Amino acid sequence: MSRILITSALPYINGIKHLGNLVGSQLPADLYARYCRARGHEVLFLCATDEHGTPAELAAAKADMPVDAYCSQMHRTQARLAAGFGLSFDHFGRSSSPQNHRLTQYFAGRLAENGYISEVSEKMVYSPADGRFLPDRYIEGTCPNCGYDRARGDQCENCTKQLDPTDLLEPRSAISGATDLEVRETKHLFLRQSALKDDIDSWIDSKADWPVLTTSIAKKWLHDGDGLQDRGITRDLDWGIPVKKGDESWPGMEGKVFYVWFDAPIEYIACAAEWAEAQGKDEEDWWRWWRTDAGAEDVRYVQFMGKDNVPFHTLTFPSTLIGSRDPWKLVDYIKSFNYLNYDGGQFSTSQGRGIFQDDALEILPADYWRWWLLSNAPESSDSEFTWEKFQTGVNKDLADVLGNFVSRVTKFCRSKFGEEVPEGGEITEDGRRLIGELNTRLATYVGHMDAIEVRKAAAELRAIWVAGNEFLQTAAPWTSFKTDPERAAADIRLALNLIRVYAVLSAPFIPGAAATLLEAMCTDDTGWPSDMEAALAVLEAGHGFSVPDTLFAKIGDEDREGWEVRFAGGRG
RNA sequence: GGGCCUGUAGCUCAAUUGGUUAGAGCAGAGCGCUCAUAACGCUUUGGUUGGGGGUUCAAGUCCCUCCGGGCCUACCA
Repeated sequence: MSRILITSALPYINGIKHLGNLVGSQLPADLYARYCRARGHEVLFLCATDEHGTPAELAAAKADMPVDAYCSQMHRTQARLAAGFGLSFDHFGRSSSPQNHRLTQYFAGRLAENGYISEVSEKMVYSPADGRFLPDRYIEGTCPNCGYDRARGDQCENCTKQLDPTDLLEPRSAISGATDLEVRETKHLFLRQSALKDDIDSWIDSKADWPVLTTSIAKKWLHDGDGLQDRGITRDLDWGIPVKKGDESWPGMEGKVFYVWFDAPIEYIACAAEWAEAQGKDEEDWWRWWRTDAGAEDVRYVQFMGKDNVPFHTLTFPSTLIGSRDPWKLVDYIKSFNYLNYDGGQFSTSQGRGIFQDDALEILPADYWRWWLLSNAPESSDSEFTWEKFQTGVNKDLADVLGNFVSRVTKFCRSKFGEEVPEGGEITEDGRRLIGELNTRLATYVGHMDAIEVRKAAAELRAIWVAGNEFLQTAAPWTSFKTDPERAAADIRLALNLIRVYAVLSAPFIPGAAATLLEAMCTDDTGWPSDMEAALAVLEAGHGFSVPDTLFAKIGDEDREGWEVRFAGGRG
């Protein structure tokens, strides 16, 4: 048994997330967390909402709410939806927590003490009408290159030319439309990543087992052009963590806050502190997960995220931790994902395009979504959701292969032997063959799960389900029952036990159905099988069970067509 | 412009990192079974691995080139 720290990328607070967000971080993280717990490891699985920054302010303004109240409300909504999808966080925290305020200010102070913070004066665009400095992308104007009149201050979407906000002709605020923009001088703190480049570089080089997607993005930023650049970590905003040097004020930085990408990863640590407090534990209880001088040297830390988050997790956050010169635990493995597209285009929160978490749970149980999304996770490249693929995938895998297996075994037993595990006979030759195959497949499944190869693990689990149907077909207890009932009893005893084993092996993917199966088999034995013959003898002759209701109802063509129409347009 | 990823059966993906005859699922065809959610099992059709060139005893895999798709490029997160 070992100790495994798992974090999922933090969902941003400005609305309900879509399925693309879910499959890229929280869902695979939950799969791995559930698997690790099932294998008997000690797991701390953390996630939180990422609440600071301009988009949160704008979303709150749109909802006509104070930003802190908006964030509290949206946090509760996201927590409810996460629970609905069965995400088994040990704690679902908030980047706006007091713990994160303290830690973020602490890290800034340590980095300053160690010479990794510089102060830089910049000229930024200020909008008197909005009463705020405007980020580049919130300034619109006419592109000097192509004449497009809705070019953004960072880039023209029409001709893709990269711009400086001062390049724009007739610039205006994208928030209010105000045109009385001025350029003002403002001072900001920069994290001196350039001074930590060699540390980061050799650390990345030591991670030969990481996915190419992860290391290639990191190396690109490390080596491209002039190498790793310093990064601004403060902003002229109201909503955020006030800039402080530990407990002390920071002269010249009054009224400024830390940039979200500085405080958000620190919330991974602060979230452990929130967890400890919520559990009535002490500082040492979470330090043993995060401080290598307090027990975390034997922790394996795994992060899950979409590819857009990789630079911050491979460069900025490690720079923060290393630059503190404290013994904080660094990540051991980063699992990154590509994007899930929706029916020929991207999921989009801002355009309301695709399927959102609340809608998804309204039309189908979480297991349907979990299974399809995980078994089609965008690991090697972007993947695509279509209703037709979703329908056939779910119907074949869950209803036909797994659900129908459970149904045929339990109903056959009930009609021939009654609702208890039948006695008599010895394991048959067909049974021996099944046990042999399952031992092989279990080893493959475990290998893929350990390596966090999500799609391959799902394919192997499906093959394990198929093996049950093959066994029934060859053993044909409905035939042997007529001439050799003891043989039929032995085969059905094995098949009933197989249902329990399926529940245990499948639980990380489909926890709801797994719980239903265990309940139907009247057992709470969730022991991970090490030897299949032993695992398939847990339910002994005479053990009662019940025939469960249809495990997975099929998605009909009418359902699919209705959803296709309903989710075709944006939802505003 | 620069960089990274990607292109394999009608569709979605594998292929132990250069090693026998490129494999699965879905879809299609045929057969079998009748316990079961019209479910299950078996067999089977289907490939010049995007095009071209090169290295090698051997290339889906390495190199060059062309074509297509995606992502990133530092103030959206």
